[in-house]
Parts: sequence; C-alpha cells; structure tokens
Amino acid sequence: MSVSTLVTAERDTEAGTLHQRILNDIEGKIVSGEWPIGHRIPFEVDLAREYGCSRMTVNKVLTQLARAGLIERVKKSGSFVSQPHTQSAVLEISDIRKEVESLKLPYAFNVPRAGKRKAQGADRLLLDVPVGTAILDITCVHLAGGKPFCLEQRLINLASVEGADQADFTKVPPGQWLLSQVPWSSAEHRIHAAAADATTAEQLGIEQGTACLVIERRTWSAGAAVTQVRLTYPGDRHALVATFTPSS
Amino acid sequence: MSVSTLVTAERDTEAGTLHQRILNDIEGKIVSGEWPIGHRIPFEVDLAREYGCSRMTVNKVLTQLARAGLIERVKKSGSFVSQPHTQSAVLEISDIRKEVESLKLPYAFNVPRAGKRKAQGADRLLLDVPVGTAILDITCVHLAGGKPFCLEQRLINLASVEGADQADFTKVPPGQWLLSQVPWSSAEHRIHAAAADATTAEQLGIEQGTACLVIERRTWSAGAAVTQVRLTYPGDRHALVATFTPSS
DNA sequence: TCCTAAAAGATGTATAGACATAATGGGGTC
DNA sequence: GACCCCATTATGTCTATACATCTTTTAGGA
Repeated sequence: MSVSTLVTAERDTEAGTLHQRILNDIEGKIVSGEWPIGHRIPFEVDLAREYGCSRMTVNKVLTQLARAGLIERVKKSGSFVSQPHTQSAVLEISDIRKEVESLKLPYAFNVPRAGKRKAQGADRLLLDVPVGTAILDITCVHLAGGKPFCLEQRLINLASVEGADQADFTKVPPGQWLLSQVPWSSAEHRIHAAAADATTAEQLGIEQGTACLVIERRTWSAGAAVTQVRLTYPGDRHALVATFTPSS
Repeated sequence: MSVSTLVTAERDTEAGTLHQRILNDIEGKIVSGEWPIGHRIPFEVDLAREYGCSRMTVNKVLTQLARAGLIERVKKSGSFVSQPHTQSAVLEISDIRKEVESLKLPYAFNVPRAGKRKAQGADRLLLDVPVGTAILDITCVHLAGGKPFCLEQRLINLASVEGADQADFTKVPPGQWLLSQVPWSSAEHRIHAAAADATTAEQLGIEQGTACLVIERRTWSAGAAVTQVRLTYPGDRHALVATFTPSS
C-alpha cells in the first residue's frame, strides 16, 4: 500500500562518535521539552567544557542543528531552541517498477499513446517551455499483477533531454529511463484528489467517478524544464507514506 | 490552493563565504551533469589545492554534500556522485489557520464533537497507545470565508500532553494549541484519496462520493504517541504543493 | 539626558596538524 | 595459484588557534 518510507535521521541511540553523542544529547533535550521553545542553550564554550571537547566540535554540531532547523543562532546573544518550523516531512517517490516489485507483484506496463509534437499554449502551464518547443507526449499504464496500478501521463522537453526521441519507451518506461539519464533535478510536486473521468476510468479499469490520488510532478535540470508527469492512482487502494524525524 | 511551499537550499549564486562558493561550485558540476553519476570527484587534498584552502574546509563542504545525498563517500576510494536517491521532496504542512489566512480568507472553525474517553482496540491502529488510556476525541470543521474548508478528526493522548483536558478547544483549534505546546515531534504521514461518506459530506457541505484528499498524521514526542489527526479536504479544491531542490 | 563611540561577548569561518579508521593493492608464504 | 598480512592512501574526527563579524553593553562627551 505504501509508496515509500524514509527516515532522515541517523539514529545512533548509543553513541558512536563524540559528534554523534553531543548531537543526540542536545536533540534529546529539545525533543523531550527539557529545553522548551525559546530557551537559550548553553554557550559553545560551556558545552565544550561540559563534553570535554573543543569549541570547534560543538560548533559543528550546533551548525548542523541550525541547518536542520532545530535551533536558531544569533551572534552575541547565543543559540535558541526554535519554534518547530511547522511540520516538515520528507517524501520519497521511487520509480513505479520498484514500487510494484516491493509489493511482490509482477510488474508490466503498456504505452497506449506516445508521440512527438509542438508545445501548445495549454502545455505552458504544465511544462514551462515556450510554445513551439518539441515535446514528447506519452501515456503509460503501469500494471501490478496484471491489473492496472497507475496511470502515467507525461510530457518530456526534447530540447533538454538528450536522446529522448530515439529511446524506445515500449521497452523501458519513461520514468525509469529519465531517472537514469537526467543527472539531477529540482522538482515541484502537487498532490490532490480527483474523481476519475471516463478515459482515466477505462485505462485504470475502475468506475468513473472513483476517487483517485493524483500526483503531478514538474522537474527541472539546471534551470531548464525536463518533464512533467501526472500519476493517477486509484485512491482507495494506494497511499503515500512519509515518516519524518527532525534532525540531520 | 497550495498548502505550502518550501525550498531547502541556501541559494547564494554569488559567493559569500569560501564554504558557500565551493559548495555551489561542486553542486553546480553535479547538477549540470559535468560530473555524471558515479564519477569520482577529486580528492580532498586536490580540491583544497584547487580552491587554495585547507583540507578541513573542503572536508566540511563534502560532509554537507554527503548529508544532502548528492555524493557518497568511501574511505580509501574517494567520493562519488551518487545516484539520485529517487526523488525526495520536502513537504511542509502548516497549521490550518495560517493556510486559510494565506489565501486572504477570513478564518473560523467550529467543534461539532469533543469528548474524553478511554482508548478502545480500534484506536490502537490510529494512536499507538494501550487500550484504556485516556484520550481526547475531537472533531473540528475549519471554515474559510464562511464555507467548510477542512474536516479535522483528532485523537489526543492525554497521558503525554500536559493540560490538554483543561484546554478550551472552542477558542483555539486543537492543531494550533498542540503546535504551541508540544515541543517537537516525529511524525508519520499517510496521504490518500477517498470518496466522502455521508457524515463527511454533510460536515463539509459537499456531495456524498466527492473525491477528497485525506492526510493522516501520527505524531510522537520522545517515543510516546501524542496525537493522531485525519484532515479531509474536498479534493478538487485543494492540493498539497512541495518544491524541492537538492542540497541542504 | 541623550547620543555616540568604544569595548566586550558571542558566533562564523578558516587553518594546520594529529591520530583513527577502513579499503585497496601488493607483496610474501604455503 | 590461493591466501594472509601489511603498507599505503583517502576519508573521519578532533584539537588548538586565529581572526572576522555582529550585537549588546558600557562609558564618555556634548
């Protein structure tokens, strides 16, 4: 059922390095509420004395905690336990083949539609490319155990992805191919619920109007739009799971 | 529409500190693909020479990049550009009042149901407390511009939250109160789509069967369950948005 | 009294050096 | 040739020190 799980923290309950021990210790005091929000934590030199180490070591720990958002540091004044920034969760979206295989179901996919065309005005909202840019428009149905699992509707910016027009997406699903090709990216996710329309319902083998979980992702690499994908899951059967622990 | 947006990176295109400059430089080479996945990046001593700084400075940058998942470090072998771990996104869920107010709509809420009771077997799946524990069971409807915006169904573990049984949740919504009370927490999110049942539909003023976005969150503090909440949004009207840029 | 300037106190950044740790590769031995 | 041991090498961690930077506080002068 779960798409994925991820825990950020490096949880060494039992101290490994001194760095780890100090980090866990301080984090523990914050998490437990022993040091409430707004509390000024001891100065670097005092912590250094307390743990019997140099200020540099403490400084690195505090820098890490500050980056993680647990504390805020003010020159001259000291370091303070910060208001939890709101909830932050790390959400990991693995590629769909892995997702299916982790459920111990045989994976397959088919491509009912794929074609090259010029970007139109409406595509601008999706892919962030100028009108007229050559794009690849692919629809892909992922199957788990022979039954439809997820509908993937994807646009790829041919200008920014080398060799995408030669790739054979009937052999490798586009998502997996892109993951292996495009080095790294920034991404924007949009997650919402929608009732399945007639086409979607047919392709997923569900009834029209069924509540579906829709994940739209836009990806950039070095400032240029790479791809836009819309993943539709039958909503009652699938969920995104994200586990989050402050720190790192 | 958007619940929230968060960008992790500290994007100083134009170098501030040496640390920042090296970090941006190396990250750039990875993001641009100049250093492809699996590429062994120069040794610390070589980078130190290249940037005219000490090994410690380079070491700190690489440590940070490793923590962010951009590179993997292997003793003796060197540091390598890592396979993007899959997509990771930082998802921030702010409290609902802020969410509504950021839409420039007047916020209000009402509490159709609230009561103290003992945890039953069925609650174990939700809140992770032993049967018989005293819990608070609250239903809360959040309104934006006078119209239902979100349905909140919440369980609070009275044993782990000081003063929750005295709090007046007709004045402050429970989510906001908890955020200000409980210092920090680990959380597990489950996001899925569901059709509105009769009760939900009535409370949200929508038709039965409407696709809704459901976010379930369980929160712990220092190992003890704090609260479980189920937020139901009419799906066509709301979406979660998460922006992600690699690096920390 | 009030404004300004200097001192003090905290973090920020960087260095050089030391030792620990782990993987690799190259012997040497059987 | 197979195996084990050890030197090599790159990263991991920590220290002691130095100077920069930014606030707050204090002291001084008009």
